[in-house]
Amino acid sequence: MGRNRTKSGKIRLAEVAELAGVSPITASRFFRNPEALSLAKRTRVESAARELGYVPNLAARALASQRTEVIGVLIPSLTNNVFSDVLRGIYDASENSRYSIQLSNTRYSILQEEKLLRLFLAQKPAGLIVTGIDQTTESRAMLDAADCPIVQIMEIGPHPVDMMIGFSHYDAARAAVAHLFAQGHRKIGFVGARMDPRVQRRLDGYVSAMKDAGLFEQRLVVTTATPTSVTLGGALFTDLLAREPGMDAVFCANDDLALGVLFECRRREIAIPEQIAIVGFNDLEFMASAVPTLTSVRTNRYEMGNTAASMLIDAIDGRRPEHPVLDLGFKVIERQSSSARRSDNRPAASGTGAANKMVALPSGHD
Amino acid sequence: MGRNRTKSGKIRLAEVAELAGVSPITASRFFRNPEALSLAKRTRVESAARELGYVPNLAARALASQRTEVIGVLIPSLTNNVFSDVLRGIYDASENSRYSIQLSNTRYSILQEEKLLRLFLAQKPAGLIVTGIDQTTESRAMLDAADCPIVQIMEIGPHPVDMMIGFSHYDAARAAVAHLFAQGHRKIGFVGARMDPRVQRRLDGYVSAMKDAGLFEQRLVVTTATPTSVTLGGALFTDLLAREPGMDAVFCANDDLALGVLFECRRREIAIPEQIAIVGFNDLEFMASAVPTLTSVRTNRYEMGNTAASMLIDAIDGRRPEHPVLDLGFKVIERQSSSARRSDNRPAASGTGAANKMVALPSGHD
DNA sequence: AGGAACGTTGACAGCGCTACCAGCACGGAC
DNA sequence: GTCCGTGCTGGTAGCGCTGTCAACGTTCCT
Repeated sequence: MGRNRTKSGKIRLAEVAELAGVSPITASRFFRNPEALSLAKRTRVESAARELGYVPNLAARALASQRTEVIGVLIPSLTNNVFSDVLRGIYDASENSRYSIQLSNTRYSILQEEKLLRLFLAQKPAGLIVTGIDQTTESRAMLDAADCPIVQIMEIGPHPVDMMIGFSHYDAARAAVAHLFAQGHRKIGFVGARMDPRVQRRLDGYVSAMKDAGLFEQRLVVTTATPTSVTLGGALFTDLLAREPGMDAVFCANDDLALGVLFECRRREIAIPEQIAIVGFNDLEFMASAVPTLTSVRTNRYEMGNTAASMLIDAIDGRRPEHPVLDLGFKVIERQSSSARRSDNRPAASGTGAANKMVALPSGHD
Repeated sequence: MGRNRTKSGKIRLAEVAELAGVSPITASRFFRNPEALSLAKRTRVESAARELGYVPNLAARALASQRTEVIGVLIPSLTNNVFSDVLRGIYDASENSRYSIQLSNTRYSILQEEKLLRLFLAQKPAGLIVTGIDQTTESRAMLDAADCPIVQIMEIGPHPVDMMIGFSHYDAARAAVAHLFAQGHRKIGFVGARMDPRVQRRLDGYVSAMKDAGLFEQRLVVTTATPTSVTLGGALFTDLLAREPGMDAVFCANDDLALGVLFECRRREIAIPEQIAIVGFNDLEFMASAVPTLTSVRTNRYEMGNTAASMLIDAIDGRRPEHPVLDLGFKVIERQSSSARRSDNRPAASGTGAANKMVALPSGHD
C-alpha cells in the first residue's frame, strides 16, 4: 500500500511502460500480441508488469477496442442438473482463456431469451452460446446479424446460425424405445414434464418409433408443463397407470422422472423390470446406483459445454472449426430396470452400478 | 439498419441528448438518477432514448465512473445441487437490478479462491459474494481492504468481513443427531464426502453431540475427500457397516449420500428405519419422494442466495441492512427413514412425500 | 427588499486503453 | 547507390461516458 503512482492507487499501463523504458503502446502490444515485440522489450515489459503487479483495466480496453472479452451464455434453467454439467464444461473451457462468462437464465421463455439477447448484443460480446434452435424470429434475426461467433448447444438441427453442438433428441428417444422393443416390451408409456422443445422432440421420437411399430396410443403419453421433479415422476406415472394398467414399460423424458417412477413402483409393489421396465434420459450419476439400476440414455453434457466454449474461443481468435456442426451422439446404457425379463434382478450384495452394457452408439440419423 | 448517426452504428448518449434538446450530462443523469431532472426534461430524455433505442455503453460508463456494475460471485462448485439453488436465488435477485453477475468457480480450493479474488478486485466490482468463512490470510486481507460491500454466504461465523448470511452447520448437525437420539438411536454413524469446511463443521457438530451423550466412537465416522455422489454414499456406508455392524442409524453429510445409503440398504435387505435409520442434509426435493421417505435437515438455499444478493445490492446503493449477519436457520424434516421404531413403515399406495413433521426450528446456538 | 438556499443545468476535462498511421533501421533486389 | 519491403516502435487522437464545479433561476426566509 503505497507503491501507487496514480491518484486512484492503480497501476496503469503507462507506469509499466515507463518502468520498462518503452512507449505505452508497445507495452499494450505486449499484452495482446507478445510475438510482435522484440525479445528484449518483451522481457523488459514482462518484468516491469510483474514488478508493479499490473492488471489491465478491462473497461478501458473494451472502450478503446470497441469489443469486450465477454462470452454470453443463455441457458433456460439454473436448477436443472443437465445444465449444471453443461455450465461446468463451459466454465472449465473459459478458465484459461482471457474471456469471461456472462450467464443469463431464460427460464425456458423465448421472449425472455429475446430480451436478454438484445441486452447481450448491445455490449458487443466476443461470442455467444445459446441453448437450442427454437428462437423467436426476432432473436433469430439478431443472431444472424450479430458480428460475433455463436454456438447453439444441446441439440442439432438443419439451419445453424453459426456453429452448433449437440445431438438428436429425436433419435435418442427412438433408440430408447427400440431398446425397449428389443427387450420384448410393447405397451410403452411416455412420461414428460416441462415440455421444452428438446423434451418435445424426445416425445416426437417416441411417438414415431411407436407408430412405426403400430403400437402408438395417445393414452400412453402423459405430459405436463410443470417443472420436472422426482415427486412429479411418481404422480405422472400414477396417472399413466390409471389410464393403461396393462403397460409394461415407461420411457421417462429425464432421470428425475425415472427415479420418481422407480419409487412409485416400490410404493405400489410393482416389480421392475418384471412388471414394468423403466428407461430414463441423461444418465445422471444416481441411475447406476439405484435399486434396481436404471437404464438411461447417456448424453455428453460436460463435453457439450466444454467443446462449445472451446470452439467458440477458437472461432473468436480466428480459428474456425472444420465442422461447424458437431453431433456428440448419445448411448443407451442398459441396466437392470429394462433388462430382458429374467428372474435374477436382485444384484449381488456389494458393488453399486454394476455392469453397464452399451446398446446404441453415437447418433447419426435413424 | 440505417438509423445510426455514428460511425460504429451505435446510438450514443450524445445523440439522445441532442434529440431531447438537453446537454449530454443531463441525459446521463437521467439514467443514473432520474429524480434529479425536472419532469419535463425527464420525459423528453426518456422518449428520445426510447425512440433511438439507446443502450448505454457499460465499458465507457465503467471507465468514466471508475467502478463497474458487476457483482462477483465465488462459489466452490458448479455441480453441486446445493449451489445451483443458491445461484438461482442470486440471479433472480440481480435480474431486475442494473447489476450483472460474474460467477467464478473456486473448485473448493482456497488458493484458487485467492487468485480469483485478486482478479475480481482488480476490476473494482460493485459488490462481492463469497462462499464461507475459510479464506486464506491473504484473501482475508484483500476482502478487508476492498472498497465494496461483501456478503459471505452458506454459513455464519464470528468475524464477518462485512455482511454474512447462512446458518450454523454445527448446530444443524447437532439437531440431526438429537433427533436420532430422540427416536431411540444410539450407535449413530457419520458418512461424509468432499470434506469442505462446512461438511467438516457438520462432522464437528455430530462429534460433539455424540460425545455429550457419551456415545462417540471414532470408528462410527467414515469420510473421504472424494467428491460426493449417490454411488459413493453406498460405498461409504458399506465401509461403515463393516466397521460397526451393530450400527442403528446413519447421519449423512448430504442427501446424495443418504440416497446412496438407502439404495445400499435395499441391496442388502436392511430395513429402514427398523434396522437402520437415515438422516440426510439439505432436504433436496427427492428426499420427500423416496421409499421410504428420507429425513433431512432443510436448509434455505434459494433464500440464502436471494437474500444475499438483495442485501448486497441494497448495500451498494447505500442502504445498509440493520443486521449485517443473518442466520437463516434450518429445520429437521422428520420422515419415515428415521421415525420411531414402529412397524407401519410401509406407506399408503399413492401420495408421495406425505406428512412432514418439523422437529427443530431456526438455529440459534445450541 | 436582500440574501441564502435549493434545485436544476451545462462546460470541461479526463478515465486507461488501443486503432491508426507514420517513422525508423535494416537488408536484399535491381 | 537507390528503391522497397519487413520488423519493430512511437505519436496522435479518440472510444462514450461521468466527476467536478460553476452558474443559473427560483423560492423562501428574515
